[in-house]
Amino acid sequence: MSKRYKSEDPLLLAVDCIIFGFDGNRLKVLLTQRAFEPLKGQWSLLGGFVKERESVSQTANRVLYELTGMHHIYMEELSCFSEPGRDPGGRVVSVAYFALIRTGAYDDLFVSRRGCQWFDFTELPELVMDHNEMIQHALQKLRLRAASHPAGLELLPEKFTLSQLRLLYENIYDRPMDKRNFSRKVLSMKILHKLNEKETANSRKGSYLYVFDKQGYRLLDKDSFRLM
Amino acid sequence: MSKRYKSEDPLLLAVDCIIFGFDGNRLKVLLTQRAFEPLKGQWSLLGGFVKERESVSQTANRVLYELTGMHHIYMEELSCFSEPGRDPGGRVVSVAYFALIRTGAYDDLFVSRRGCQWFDFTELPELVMDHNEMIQHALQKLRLRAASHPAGLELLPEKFTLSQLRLLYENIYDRPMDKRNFSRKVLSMKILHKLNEKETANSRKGSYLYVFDKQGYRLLDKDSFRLM
DNA sequence: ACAAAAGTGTTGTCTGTACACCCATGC
DNA sequence: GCATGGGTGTACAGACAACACTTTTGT
Repeated sequence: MSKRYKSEDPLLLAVDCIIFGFDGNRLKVLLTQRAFEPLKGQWSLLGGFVKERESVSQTANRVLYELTGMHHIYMEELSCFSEPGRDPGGRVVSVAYFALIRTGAYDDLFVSRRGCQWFDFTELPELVMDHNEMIQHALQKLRLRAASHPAGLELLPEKFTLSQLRLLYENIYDRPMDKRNFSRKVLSMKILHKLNEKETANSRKGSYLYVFDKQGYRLLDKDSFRLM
Repeated sequence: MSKRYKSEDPLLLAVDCIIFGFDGNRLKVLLTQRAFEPLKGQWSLLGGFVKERESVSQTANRVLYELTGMHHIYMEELSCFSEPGRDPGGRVVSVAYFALIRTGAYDDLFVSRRGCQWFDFTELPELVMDHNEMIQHALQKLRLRAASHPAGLELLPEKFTLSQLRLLYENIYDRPMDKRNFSRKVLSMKILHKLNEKETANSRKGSYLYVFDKQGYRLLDKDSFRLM
């Protein structure tokens, strides 16, 4: 493992993923029941160990791929959790990652495997080790990101209504937002493209669907982007 | 090391510190010449390995204490650098930390030890491994932090003038700032206390010294704090 | 008297926020 | 015809950016 640094202390490095999803109504977190000892059967984030020939982000991608079959999931490193003794199974430092995925198409797939389940993030169970703390950090980071990026677009389906987007932001920030002001602000950024299609599932009148405008996003001045 | 996870791959975990300082004129980074093989003698960030019974932040604090004799240095985790092969000495994942310290009193101490030296952050030498990249990340993070915290106060001496504070921010953001607007904004936050003392080193007229007002800072609404 | 940095106010523009009514449709 | 969510505009307040002259004092 180490050619030179023979007198140093080796340890195991793991990745734990806080996976956020949005079911159109509430912000959710995907949890699993640990499949191995110690703490087998308890609720836990999804994770895995970093292998010899793998970067930490590759580990995170692998863990998510093994679970969801999806590549190219949006992911971001949060921070290390490294208290000695945090893992009863040994000296393990864990790097927390947060990930944003579109639910819906994949929902069944998840739930059918390994006891995975979506939890409303206001009603989380007790998790193993420091995983509850990781989720709190992740929520802070999600708020930061959503303020300066159109984070909704990673959580929503390809076509979505402004109400859905607003509802998502209300969930993330846990406060109501004025729909007129919200629409005006989002639309003024010119990163959405209005379709000639309406979503009629939630209202009699029907509301217009939008898609993310990648071109408009590229032209946007990222530094002055501030949605919240 | 590991009681349970016997089939996983162990590795070494290290911490590298990006140490920012401000000499009253330019923003600086502290570098050292590596004292051991491999890459001995080349310019490098200050770092150390995480020990068996140590959290990552404890390692960062230890590294800084061994070098500076200072405790309670402001520090923040940046991110992991984990490409396999990044360190020719073995499989080492490094956690980058950035730290803000007051130069001046400690300057001589640093420089006299182990070939440490302050570098203007616009004139950095070629560093070992991915350390140049770490510094670029650190600068981004410093800008983020300075926008939402009075970051100057960790880099400046206890008593300072508004010109010094503004000069620091101009360095961090690499752009000129209007002194009237800057003063008004900083003073409106009520986190500075004006002294009846003047600093006359830099001007004939002399400029008032200020100290950080901890009380005012506690009362401040942190969410609406936005200096940049 | 002059050079060098300190200190100080006003104005116009922009951004954010609060707020209420009509519209289209399915039942 | 009525209930439901969708869509739209205005007005006020606060924040921000641009801008220039006077003060102090060491030489």
